[in-house]
Amino acid sequence: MAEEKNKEDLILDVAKRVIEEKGFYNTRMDDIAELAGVAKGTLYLYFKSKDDLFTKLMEREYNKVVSGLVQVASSKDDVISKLDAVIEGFLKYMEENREFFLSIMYEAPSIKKDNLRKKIRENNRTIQENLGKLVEEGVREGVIRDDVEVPVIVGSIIGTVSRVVFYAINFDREKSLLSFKDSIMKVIFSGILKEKGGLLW
Amino acid sequence: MAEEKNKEDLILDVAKRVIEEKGFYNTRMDDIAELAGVAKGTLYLYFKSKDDLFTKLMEREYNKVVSGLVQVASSKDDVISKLDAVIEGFLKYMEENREFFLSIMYEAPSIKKDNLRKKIRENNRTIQENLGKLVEEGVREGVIRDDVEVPVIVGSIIGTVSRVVFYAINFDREKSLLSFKDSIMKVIFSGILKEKGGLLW
Amino acid sequence: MAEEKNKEDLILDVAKRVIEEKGFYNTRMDDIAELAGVAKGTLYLYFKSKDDLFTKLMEREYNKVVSGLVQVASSKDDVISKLDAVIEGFLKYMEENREFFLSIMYEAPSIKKDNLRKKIRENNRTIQENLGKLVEEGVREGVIRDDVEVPVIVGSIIGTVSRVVFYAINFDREKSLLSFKDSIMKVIFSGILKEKGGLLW
Amino acid sequence: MAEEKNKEDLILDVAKRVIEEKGFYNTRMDDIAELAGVAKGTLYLYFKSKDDLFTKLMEREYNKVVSGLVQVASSKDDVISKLDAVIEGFLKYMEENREFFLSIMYEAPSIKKDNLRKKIRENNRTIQENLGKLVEEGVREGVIRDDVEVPVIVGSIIGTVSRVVFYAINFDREKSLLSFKDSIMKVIFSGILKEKGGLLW
DNA sequence: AATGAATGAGACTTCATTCAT
DNA sequence: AATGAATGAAGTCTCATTCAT
Repeated sequence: MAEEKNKEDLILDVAKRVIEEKGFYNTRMDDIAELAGVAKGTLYLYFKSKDDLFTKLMEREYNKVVSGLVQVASSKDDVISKLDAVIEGFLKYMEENREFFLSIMYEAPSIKKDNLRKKIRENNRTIQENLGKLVEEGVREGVIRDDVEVPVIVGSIIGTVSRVVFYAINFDREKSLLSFKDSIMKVIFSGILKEKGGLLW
Repeated sequence: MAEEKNKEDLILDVAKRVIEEKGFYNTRMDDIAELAGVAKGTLYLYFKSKDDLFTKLMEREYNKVVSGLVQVASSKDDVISKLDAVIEGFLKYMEENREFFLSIMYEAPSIKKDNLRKKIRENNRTIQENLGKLVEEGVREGVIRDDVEVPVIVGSIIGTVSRVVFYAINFDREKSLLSFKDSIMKVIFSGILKEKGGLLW
Repeated sequence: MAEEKNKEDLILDVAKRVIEEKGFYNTRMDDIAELAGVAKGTLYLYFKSKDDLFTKLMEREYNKVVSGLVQVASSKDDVISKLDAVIEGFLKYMEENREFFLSIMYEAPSIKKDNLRKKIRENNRTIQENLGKLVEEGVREGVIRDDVEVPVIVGSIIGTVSRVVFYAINFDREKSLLSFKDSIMKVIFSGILKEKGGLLW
Repeated sequence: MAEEKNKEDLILDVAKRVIEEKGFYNTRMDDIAELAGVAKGTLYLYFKSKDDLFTKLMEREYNKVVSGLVQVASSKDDVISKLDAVIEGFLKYMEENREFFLSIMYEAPSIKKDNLRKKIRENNRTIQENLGKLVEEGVREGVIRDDVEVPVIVGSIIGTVSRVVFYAINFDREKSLLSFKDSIMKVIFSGILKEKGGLLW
């Protein structure tokens, strides 16, 4: 099975693992080649450069998250359920990708090479906008508060989740991220919903 | 006046500016020297190594934020006012330090060198803990909700603010961060306070 | 043939030649790379650092001398013949390695890096001890004088040879070292043997 | 008293001490200035360059030894007594100057800078020649053997003493050098004298 | 005479990329 | 397609020397 996987994906998988361990800037092409069990030169058969490899990795991972979130969201009918599903999906992805996600989310934006940088910014924007649209829908439907800017609501969602993940990674590695899910939901929804009387949150 | 400033501080100021522009990993000693208008060797009169320079910079900046926040918090009587002051102080510091703060907060943790890494983690923990204590106080006083873990509440505060800052830096550079203050407050406090009926938020 | 030689040995050979010419402290990695006809980076494929390269060179050269001397000594039966063979072997090695040997013997001990320093001292001790054992054997057999400390006898052997080599290198480069062999033998043996009446020396 | 000493000599004294500790190549102008209690710039008031300082130091130390040896030699009548006095004087100087002497004797010749190198070689030659003259005198008088070249005899004297000193410094620091004096004498004189029947040695 | 902050050439080392096999 | 030895630009750091005070 694993053998079936094409080599490009294998290399990206390995790169991801190395980045998780060493961070973006400390990941060497050597490290990737060694862990992938291929020669350094081989990397260049599949990727034009380190930058290209990293860019493709970004793209793949973002797509994985985003398409996953889009899917779980579209399987629900109302905005609240969609948001709930998105946050849960986000945490699940995080659970499996911990350090890596923080790397691409925060370390990566400061990367020098323009291509990579642009791609990452683009991806970040995609997430921001997708979530933004969902929020706007909620505002139109009257379930999400309309007295604050949409980016602040999106910020509350992404920020709270990210920071709790950051906390868990750095200061409480034992705990499962999902164990925080309910609390995170409570806090986020209390913060962004319009009607708060006698509801779930 | 500016001339009076000691050279160590001048170099740190310059380093901060360069980091803001290029990110941690792309900042060269050469860059700092050039912008500071001194020779490369001069940097090594004031700092033992690049690592040392960066570590000292972290320390200075964290101290600046933390001591500022501690001060504004202690000037208030109740927890709500303290939190309000802390968030406002945080945004104000951000307003002036935009990229840099995100760099030290998120890019920096993935740094290789142990000294620097340890220092940053330590500082992050200090912030987490200080805010945690404030939150616990609020819980004891009955103003902050007690049905979720403290780190989630802290995460909501730091995360929301950070992500809105991140948004503003990356996608809406024109807007003042402080213009988001009221909205951020509304969302955060709605999310974390116990009594939500008929209050400020 | 020369082409067959592995690159590590090639680099060490070159390093040795450069050291002979410039001395330990003035030998740059650049010099070695250039003379070896490889890029600077290549040196680091074979040696972890300059220190490592130098240490390995020491080791190789010492082993060459010591194993050579051990071999010629063991091919003889009596102590006198062994010493004779050792001194001749020593001079022959010197003949081919002139400056280099003095470098590793005397300049090297003052080297800063601990690894290298330790290795050199160790090697020096090995020579001292091996020769010491031979001398002790001679003392037991009654051919070497027993009224002076062994280190003084060893010192006479190594010292006389070394200093004549030093003299030849510095003040009389035309002359073959081996042309001094008989004289050196006469002086050393007259100095250290027990019975001096009517003998060879 | 110490105050009376001119600063040039003070600096040279300090330089000598630092060289003993760190070796030639690891002695920094900084080290000398600090230990001498003067500013770095001050060194350059008294010496044109590091090279100049080292050269002057060589000169002073060589003169000290040589003039000392010349003096003790001239106070004796016969060649044997002169040699005896010279060797004893040599060991006494060594006793007080251990590492330093080996530094200037063996590490120093490989120094790059031409001025310094030339000076050291010159000094070495002076010693070689002075001792050579004494030996020639002994040969003419019939007390020193005439069947070997003079440099070999000189080599035996300088070499044996130097190597025993080297041994003592590196492998037996506890012992006084002078305690080896008699043994050294015995071995050297047995090696170089013409008549060995029933003499002192 | 004395200072010591500042300089900058030059050394070591890393690592993305190439290319002959 | 695959290899991995080789490359060399670019980075960090050292230290003899200078010069304004």
